[in-house]
Amino acid sequence: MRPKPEYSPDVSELAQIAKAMSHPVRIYILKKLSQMQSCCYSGDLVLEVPVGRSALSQHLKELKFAGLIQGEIEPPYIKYCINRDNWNKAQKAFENLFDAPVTDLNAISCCSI
Amino acid sequence: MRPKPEYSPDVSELAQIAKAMSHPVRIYILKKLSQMQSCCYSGDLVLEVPVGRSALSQHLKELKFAGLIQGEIEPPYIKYCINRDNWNKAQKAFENLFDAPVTDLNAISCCSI
DNA sequence: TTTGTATTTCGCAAAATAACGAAATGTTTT
DNA sequence: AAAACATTTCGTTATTTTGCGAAATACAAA
Repeated sequence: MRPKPEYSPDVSELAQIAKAMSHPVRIYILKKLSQMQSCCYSGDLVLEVPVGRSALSQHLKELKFAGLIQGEIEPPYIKYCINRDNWNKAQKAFENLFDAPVTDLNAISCCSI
Repeated sequence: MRPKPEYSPDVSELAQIAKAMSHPVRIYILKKLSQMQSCCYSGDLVLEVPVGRSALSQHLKELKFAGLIQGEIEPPYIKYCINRDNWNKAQKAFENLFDAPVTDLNAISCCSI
């Protein structure tokens, strides 16, 4: 049996966020919502995106599940907004990946050159 | 037939990058490689990750296809490194999403409150 | 040339994702 | 209460993803 290392929490978390962002419809939604002070209705979104209402609903559900957006009932509509707290956390998670300081310490044990 | 809007290139691009990053093994690899000046062997990586060699190879292939890493033959090994050019582009793409200025212009036509 | 080492590709099975239309839910208006 | 509207859930189908072990490939050493 292979050792089976586990993923560290930050690795899993970032992968999960990336997964939520891994579809053009969902990126479109995030882009749109993040650029607006206020929020957006599913019925408006469906006109701008090449999927039907039920598929759009699924995408919204996924984004909600990932914590990146939140929906509030505003009869007779449902209003979707960026979840700013988690949005900022997601931003930091990516920054942490991309801005990580380059260290050569591990290179000794694992790398060539 | 519904109008079928297309995705703008930047939306598709970002979704594709996110997709390449949507698995913990691939995040692990990117994290590791990005923190090292030099590179890493598949054979070293396989010890740190809970998948077999063939699955790891697939993940590396996906990251390579997405342009985030590159492999160079260094007999008898293959050495993987971050593709710094595309890595920086990916970083900018995320920054562009997360740092987008909030504008209320569209809000008038699409939003409540 | 044969053997050994490192890695990838192939063939397959299981699971997850994506999309659709129909039906269901919940709310408001008539 | 019934009709209308916005949205979600359900049931289904097609496609993609993930992972494995076995086989193939590529190269170096013996």
